Amino acid sequence: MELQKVDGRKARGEKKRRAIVEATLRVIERDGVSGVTHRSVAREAGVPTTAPTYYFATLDDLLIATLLWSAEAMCDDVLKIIASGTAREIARSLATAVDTNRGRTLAEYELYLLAGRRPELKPAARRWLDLATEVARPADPVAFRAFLAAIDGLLMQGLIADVAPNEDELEPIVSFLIRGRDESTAAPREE
Amino acid sequence: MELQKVDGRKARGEKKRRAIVEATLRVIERDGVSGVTHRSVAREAGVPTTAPTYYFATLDDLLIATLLWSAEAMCDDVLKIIASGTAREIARSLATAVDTNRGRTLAEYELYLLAGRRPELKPAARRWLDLATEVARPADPVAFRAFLAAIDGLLMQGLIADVAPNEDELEPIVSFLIRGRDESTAAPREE
DNA sequence: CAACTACTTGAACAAGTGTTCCACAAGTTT
DNA sequence: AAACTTGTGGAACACTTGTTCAAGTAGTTG
Repeated sequence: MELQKVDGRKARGEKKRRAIVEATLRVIERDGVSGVTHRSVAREAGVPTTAPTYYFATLDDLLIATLLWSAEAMCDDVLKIIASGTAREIARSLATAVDTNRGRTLAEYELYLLAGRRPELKPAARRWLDLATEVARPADPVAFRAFLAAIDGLLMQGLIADVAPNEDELEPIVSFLIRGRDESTAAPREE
Repeated sequence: MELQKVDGRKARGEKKRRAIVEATLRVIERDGVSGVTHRSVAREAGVPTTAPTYYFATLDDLLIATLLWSAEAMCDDVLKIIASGTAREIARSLATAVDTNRGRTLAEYELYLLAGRRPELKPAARRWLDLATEVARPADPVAFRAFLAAIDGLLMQGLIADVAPNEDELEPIVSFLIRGRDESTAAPREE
């Protein structure tokens, strides 16, 4: 049981595997899921055409691995903001998501839609919702669900706007949505 | 200027053109945008492979035509409900959209995402939002934008839920969202 | 009937696809 | 050093793709 000494080949293999996944995510951000092919990914990652096939049995597996990994990474970012953020902080994050991180946000919603057709992706797509609900322990579950739904809507609508909405534009909307949140938790229960 | 007599050939042509568009929409509902090829559409429509190419210069044109047409059709349905519906009616429509009309709703959101990458589709994707705002003449624009955003979010999240949310589950959320609407318009301004 | 236009359709092409195969290099163990 | 496992990567295969082409039919007009 020597946990110290790992096979150098496997170590490099895992590294390359991750590099391929990261390259795939970049391709998705740039060209969408439909732009993902063994060859486009290999080119992006700077590896031979057969490398993706070696590490992932099928193209679908590569896609799924990428989206699971992407969702995981996204979760952390989102949660911090939602759980403890003020309306302005949330609005700023949303504005960034549809502007600077536009490609990434688009990719994220391609996951949603893909999950709509592939049940095995559903848990990953739903993860941030479940976590958010768990972390926030909302006093008013109905208002909180409305809030979470509106976040998705604001992001999607921000993606198809002629000019992406900015922080100042989003702030009042976010304020409206979390209106009930802090009021209701004025006397927080410690259980 | 004989507007009466139309070329019988052109008439049939237009009919076939529309049949191809409808077949394309069915393919999107079933297999997603990525499932759309000249051949799959032709098979679905029961026409030879070259028919789609004859009527649409390129596959992209076919896709765009289909999505424009789909968005148009969707608009009418949605508007009636939003503008004059009660919370329960809206909740019922949403529940239907993620259950019975699941495929159609998925297709609609693929338009959204496609519009995110193809500016020429943005107006079509945004159409229902603009129309809804115009028709509703909301007293509280902020609350209304939150409401519209939440609709998108509820639909998308409904698509990735393990079991699609039903009418009763959605009703309180919709109620929460339109809470301010009717109160604010108690004294409607006629200008 | 002849000229013209609009539509029809099968064959074919080049390009790109996912995937397999296999000879080989490199690292690990005995 | 021999046997093994793991990773590498070029060549190739069968297949699907978007699109073109040319020969054809049918409807319209003069």
